[in-house]
Amino acid sequence: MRILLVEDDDRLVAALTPALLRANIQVRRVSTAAEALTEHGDADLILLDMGLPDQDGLTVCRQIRSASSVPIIAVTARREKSAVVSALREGVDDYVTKPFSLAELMARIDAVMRRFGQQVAEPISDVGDLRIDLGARQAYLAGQPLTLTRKEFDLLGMLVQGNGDLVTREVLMETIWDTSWVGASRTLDVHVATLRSKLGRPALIETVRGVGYRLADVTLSSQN
Amino acid sequence: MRILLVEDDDRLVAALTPALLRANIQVRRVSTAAEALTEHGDADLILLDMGLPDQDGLTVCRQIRSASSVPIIAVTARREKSAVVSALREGVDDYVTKPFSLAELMARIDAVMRRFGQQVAEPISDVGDLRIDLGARQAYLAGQPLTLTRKEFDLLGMLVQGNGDLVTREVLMETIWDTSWVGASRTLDVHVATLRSKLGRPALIETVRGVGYRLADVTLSSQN
DNA sequence: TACGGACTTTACACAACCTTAAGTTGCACA
DNA sequence: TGTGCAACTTAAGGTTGTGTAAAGTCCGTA
Repeated sequence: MRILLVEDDDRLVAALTPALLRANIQVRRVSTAAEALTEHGDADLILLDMGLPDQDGLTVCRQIRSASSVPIIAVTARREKSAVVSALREGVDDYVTKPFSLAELMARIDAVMRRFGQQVAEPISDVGDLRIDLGARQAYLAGQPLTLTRKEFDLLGMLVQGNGDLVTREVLMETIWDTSWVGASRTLDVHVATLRSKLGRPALIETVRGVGYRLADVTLSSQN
Repeated sequence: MRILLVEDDDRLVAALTPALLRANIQVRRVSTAAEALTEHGDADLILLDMGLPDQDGLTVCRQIRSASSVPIIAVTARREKSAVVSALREGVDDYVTKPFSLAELMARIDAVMRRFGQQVAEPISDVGDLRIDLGARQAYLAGQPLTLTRKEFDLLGMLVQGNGDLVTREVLMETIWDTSWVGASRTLDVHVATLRSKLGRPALIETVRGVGYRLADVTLSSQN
């Protein structure tokens, strides 16, 4: 699948691109609204920065919509809540607010593509009687929906995507907290603790001392 | 697979190269940023020292990224935590902090290459009824998961990667303990002992008196 | 402006882990 | 078959990492 990245912030683009490529998504990047309007032809999804220097995001949005129904995810600065409402009116399908985590963006891309009948990746994972819907950012325990906060879900999502493999504290800090300051605070531990208690089955998240965490190998232990 | 080593420290290169070659990885080494930019053409992965004398690591990184999406692992000194964050933004896929163990580096190379859909080596090794999953940092004995500590798993991992070949005490001390002070303490012996007892089959780890250890050739002995 | 929820920080206890030390065993060579 | 050296064993500290409660901060909402 192909994404058109309309974004003038080089650093953001640089942060996003590898992750998208990794998810088997082709990326074409343009920095201006003018280019966006001519280049969106063969994209499956557009990630559109609403704060472009050369033109108002809403206008760009409207113009794209008049030519095509390609899904659009808007990227907005924290303040512009009102802009988001207008954007949704103009046919934007979803939006993310800066700063956002990679996990969040991927989840939203997944969700939007699913809505449009395409699929980026298998969005639902089951681990024992725990079901995680990465697209909807919703987890279920024995059929009952869980109310997880953003960080809690990010954390669970990372562990689920790790698929039983170890996920290091370092990686978790980098992807969820955007910092490599590991060991300086107990933040991660605290979130692991709350997540464990919400999941009801603390042993599901295994601690690998000095390294990180991983989901317990339920398939094995449950069969014995 | 081919790795471009961009590193000016001869001793580090000398320490790394044999291990990489052993893992069936071709190594090309350059010492300057300038060379890195012209030579990265056919590399499958770049190991990039961020503290090169001739140019800022971040800049090099950005320049490589602008030309190619080849995976990059940054090598940084302990202090430069903030540089790491910037580096990740510039599209670095992972990083290691000096000093690092060989085991750590190999794990990260594996992880990155796996993310990019390539595989360095089969991450799961079987030795008799012992299964070692280097990615998950998990070992199984007759299907049952073992709980190994960090040093124990590092040790087992080194021996497994040695593939039945002798692994010297010196190499073990250097890669797992980051010291070449061999013979000064019995630490290694103690860990070998606990590992042997956890593995249940002490003879699996053979002592080569005065030199080191190696995994017993189970394929032979188990068939008799 | 006050409230509430999400998130982070702090401080401390505890458990896991690692290392050291010292005595014992066992191999290799004369 | 004794001697010396290397490796093994065991248990006792010492160190480090993690869990957790509680207080604090931030931010959005009413």
